[in-house]
Amino acid sequence: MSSQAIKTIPKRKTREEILELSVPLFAQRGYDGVSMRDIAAAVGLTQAALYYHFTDKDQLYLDTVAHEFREREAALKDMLAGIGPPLERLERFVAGLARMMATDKDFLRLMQWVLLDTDEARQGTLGKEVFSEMFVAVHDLASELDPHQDAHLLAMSIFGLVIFHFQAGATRKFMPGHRSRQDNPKVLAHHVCELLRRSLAAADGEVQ
Amino acid sequence: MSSQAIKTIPKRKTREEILELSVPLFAQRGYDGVSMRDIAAAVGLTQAALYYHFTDKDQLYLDTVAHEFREREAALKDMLAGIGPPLERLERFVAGLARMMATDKDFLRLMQWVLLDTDEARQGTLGKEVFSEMFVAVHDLASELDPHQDAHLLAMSIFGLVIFHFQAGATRKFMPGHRSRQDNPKVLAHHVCELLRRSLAAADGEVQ
DNA sequence: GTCTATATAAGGATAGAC
DNA sequence: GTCTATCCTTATATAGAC
Repeated sequence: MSSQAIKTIPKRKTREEILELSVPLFAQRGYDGVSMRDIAAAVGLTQAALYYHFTDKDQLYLDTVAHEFREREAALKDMLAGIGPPLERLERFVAGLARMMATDKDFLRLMQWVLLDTDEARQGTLGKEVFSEMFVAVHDLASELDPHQDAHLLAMSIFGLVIFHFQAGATRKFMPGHRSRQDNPKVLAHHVCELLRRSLAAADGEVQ
Repeated sequence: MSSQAIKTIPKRKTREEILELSVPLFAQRGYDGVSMRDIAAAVGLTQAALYYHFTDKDQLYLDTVAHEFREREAALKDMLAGIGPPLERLERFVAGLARMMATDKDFLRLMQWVLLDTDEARQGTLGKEVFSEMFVAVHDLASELDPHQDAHLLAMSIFGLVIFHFQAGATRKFMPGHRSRQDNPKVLAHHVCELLRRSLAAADGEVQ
C-alpha cells in the first residue's frame, strides 16, 4: 500500500451533518412535510449539493431515520443489559425508556412516522434493524417475568404502557385529571411498574 | 313562510360523499400525502369543484377527520354505557375498542395522524371534540376500578394497552414470538383484561 | 354546482461551471 | 464538493363560463 492511502480518510463530515440536521425536520413534519430545499437551508447548502451525498430524497430520509435510531441503540441496550432479578431489570428498562421518550422527542416522533409508513418493505427493514433487537430483549425479559404468559403480547404491552403516554403528548393536556406531575417520566415509570408488578405477582399466585 | 321553503332542502349529498371518500385517502397518506387532485379523482369531480364545498384543503382535512370521528362516536359510547360491575364494563370496553381498532383501520390511522399534528390549536380542538368524551368515561371507570390510583394515568394505560398493539401493526410481524392468533382482537382483549384484572385485584389486597 | 382555463408557487432532480 | 441555472412536474387556489 502506498503512503497515499493515509490521505484517503473518510471526509464524511458534511454527510453526517446533513443527517443530524435532517432528524428534527423529518421528526417534526414527516417525509412529505419536508422539502429538499428545507433541508438544504438548514444545513447551509444548496439543494443541488444534497444530491452529491444522497441519490434522492427517499434515501436521505431512510438514512436519516436509520441514523437517529442507531444513535439511541446503545442507550436502549444499556437499559436491558446487566443482571439482577427480572423485576429489577424491568424497572430499569421502564424508567430508561420513559426518560428517553420524554427527552428525545425527535426519536419518538420519527418512530411514529415509521409506524405510519405504508411501504411494508421499508417498515420491515426499519423495524427489523431498529426495534427487533430491543424487542427481543424485552421479549426475553417478559418470558422470565412470567413463563406462563404470551411473551410477545406481554412485551408489546410493556412498550405500549410507556410509549402511548408520550404519543398522546399534547392531547393529554386537554383531558380530565391531567396534572403536570404526570409529565414527569419518573412518575409515569412508577405508575407503569406498579401496575405490572401487581399483575405479575397476582399471576404468580394464581398458578399453583 | 312561503311554500318555496319546502324546496330549500339541504342538498348536502356531494359534500358528504367527498368527506366519506376523503377518509381512506387521508388515513392512508396523511395531510401532506394527499392532493386535492387525488380527492377530486376519487369523488369523480374536478379539483375546482371541491372549492365550492370547502374553502381550502385545510378545512376539508379537518372536516374529514371530524366526520370520521363522529361516525365512531356512537359505537364508542355504547361500549362504555350500561350498568354492571366496573370490571365487567372494563371488559366490554376493552373488547369493543380492540374490535374497532382491528376493523376500522382508517379510524386508527387518522388518530395517529392527529397525534402527530404539530398545530396545538388543531390538536386541542380535535382532541377535545373527539377523545375527550370517551376519555372522561374511561377516566371515571378507572377511578371506580381503583379509587386509590391516579385515574388519569390508569385511563391512559388502558388506552395504550389496547391501541399500541394495533399501532405496531405491520411491524409486529417482524418481531419474535409473533403468531397470527395475536392479531385476533379477542385474543388481545383477553390478554389486556387479564393483565388489568390481576393488577387491580392485587392493588385491592394491598390497601388495608 | 360543476366545468375549463389559468395564475402562481413549490416540489424533485439534473447539467455543467468552478 | 458545492455552486448557479434550469427543467419539468405537481400543488393550491381563483376567475369566469355554463
